[in-house]
Amino acid sequence: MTPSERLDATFTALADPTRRAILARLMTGEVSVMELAEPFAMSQPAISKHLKVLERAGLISRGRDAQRRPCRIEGEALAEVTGWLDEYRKVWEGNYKRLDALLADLQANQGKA
Amino acid sequence: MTPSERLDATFTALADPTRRAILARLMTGEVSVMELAEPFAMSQPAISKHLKVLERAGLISRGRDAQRRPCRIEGEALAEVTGWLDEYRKVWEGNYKRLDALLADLQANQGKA
DNA sequence: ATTCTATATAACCTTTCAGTTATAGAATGA
DNA sequence: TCATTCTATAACTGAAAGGTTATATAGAAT
Repeated sequence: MTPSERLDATFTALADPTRRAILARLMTGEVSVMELAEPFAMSQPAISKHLKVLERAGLISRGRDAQRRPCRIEGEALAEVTGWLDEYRKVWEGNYKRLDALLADLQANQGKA
Repeated sequence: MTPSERLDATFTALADPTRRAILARLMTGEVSVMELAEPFAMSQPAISKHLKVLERAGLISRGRDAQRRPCRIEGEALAEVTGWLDEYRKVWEGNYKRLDALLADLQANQGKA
């Protein structure tokens, strides 16, 4: 996967509320598929599909415990999107500061031009 | 829109390489629709649709300059997703540190158990 | 061996998405 | 007014997303 494809996969994975809820659940530690499916009004295969999307994005990984395939959160993918977002945040915060300075300037000189 | 719906909209908007490229272009300042469309092998209506998705997510806003509708980046939406991501990063970095400590501990006591 | 549990896969359906072309509308300029 | 430029909308298409049920597979337990 190219970096762009990785961002596609990660943002796509995060764009669904069920998948974000799954990640929230996994913050408490490893959870099996059945346990993950339980709180949702959704079939087990649906959850398995969501897990596949999350795994493809590198947001989770799976282990093996007898028949169970416990899921755990994987942070690298989040680090990548966070890095991407930081670029934009820098620019925006930069603009914000420039705007701030402009407004302060206007206020300081009000009526004088 | 609920907070969850806002996250849906923002992550969905960021999940497309064309839209990310548009945002990258907008980092240099305001750009009109035609100017935005130019580098892409894509029709103008396609770009207008992408802009609508970005606008709906609050990632850009539009102005008015004669017939032109210049786009500019809007940072609030990014701030929201960044905040969301930070929660997960905290947990992951926490796990990472715990794992680190565990490994250090194992190494310090190697062969002694 | 058989059966039970946990998970994955297949086949299908419906809705959404990303693109197209053609056209409409809004502001400018001759 | 009429033509030109910039942008938006409508109607369509093909592909992908998100769900379903039914079934297959892997491992455990009886």
